[in-house]
Amino acid sequence: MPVATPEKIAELADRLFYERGFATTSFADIAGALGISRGNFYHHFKTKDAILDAVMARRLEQRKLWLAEWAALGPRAALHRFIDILTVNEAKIMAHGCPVGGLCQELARLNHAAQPGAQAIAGLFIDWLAAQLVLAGGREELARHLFGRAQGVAALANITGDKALMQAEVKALHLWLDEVLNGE
Amino acid sequence: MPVATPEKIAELADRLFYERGFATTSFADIAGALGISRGNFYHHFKTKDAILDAVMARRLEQRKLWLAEWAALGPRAALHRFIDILTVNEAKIMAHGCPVGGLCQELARLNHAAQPGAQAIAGLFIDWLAAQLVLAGGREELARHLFGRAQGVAALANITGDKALMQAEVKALHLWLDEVLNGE
DNA sequence: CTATAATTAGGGCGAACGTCCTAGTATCGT
DNA sequence: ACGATACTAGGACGTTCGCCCTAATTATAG
Repeated sequence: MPVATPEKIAELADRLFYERGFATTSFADIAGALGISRGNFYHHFKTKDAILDAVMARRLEQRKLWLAEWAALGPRAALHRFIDILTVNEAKIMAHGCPVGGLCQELARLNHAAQPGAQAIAGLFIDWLAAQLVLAGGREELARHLFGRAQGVAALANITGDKALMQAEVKALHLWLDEVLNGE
Repeated sequence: MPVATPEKIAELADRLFYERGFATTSFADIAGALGISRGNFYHHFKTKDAILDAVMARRLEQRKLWLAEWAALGPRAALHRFIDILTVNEAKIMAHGCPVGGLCQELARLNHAAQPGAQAIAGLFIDWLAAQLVLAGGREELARHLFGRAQGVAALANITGDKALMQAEVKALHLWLDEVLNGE
């Protein structure tokens, strides 16, 4: 008798949406992986879009926690810690890309109503980066650049599957950050 | 009586796969958009994967043509012209992302057999960039970095939908290229 | 202990999917 | 003119999709 709370369902859906994409993950996939029936599933989430909303809300809250933790390190270390998501999630990113950028891209292609929600998660990072940059004495406009660079490294890792390349790119990003923070 | 050559079909499938994704574009979508019947369709392509193969072969050849044209400008201008794909295809990239990176990511998520083919298109660009960089007096290792940067700009444009930001990022990439080519 | 609610399982709906097939209609070499 | 080949149309297949429903089972409250 498997326990299927909405949280458990959202947690698994989060993983599957990331690994296999939203459109190509079915009710049956999630229910099957959880060991519950589709009927049970339907009791907790009426529509697939409702699951997506729950997953996005979940991701948003999780990212907020991360950002708060990192901010406690002080702005400079926080910014470096952001870059290190790429290192920490190395294997996953090489296999499935960036969860934030990937969802944005997929929802854009689907013309999905939840697209703004996905963009909001990216916006959360960008705003946080801007705030940390200001605290660290840098220009806040660099936030979007830094975010884009990280997206690029993720894409590159996913495309080439080259671990050493990914590590080199991360290193280069750290160096770049130190440069712009130290003034030139 | 619509004319449906394999080339016409591949051309339209190319566009639809880019705009809406491979998995979420159906036989019926392509046939309907072309104004032909599914039976006719099947006569030219037995399976959906066969269409994907044709689309990827088409893209590969088209990109080879582009790269050859750009190479004729001389290495330095060629590298700048590569960066300007982002400008030339601005609207499309903001709406649907990078066709190369997007396909790679989708096929990776689907664990699709054609994944290496998509990666080969990216590899074509990277190898070409490496060759042009050497000709321009730069380090060939920068090729993958430059490609990744371009991927990042495309992702950023797709996520934020900010045209001015995209233009600024492109400008920054041009400046970076001039810097690394002029030595430091 | 019992009535009410929450949870579970699983069948079934209509639609759409990729694929296959057959039957007409051009096209073309001879 | 005719037989063969290419093309086109569209129906039908089995499956899976998201979604809905009912019937059991479990938990909860009075």
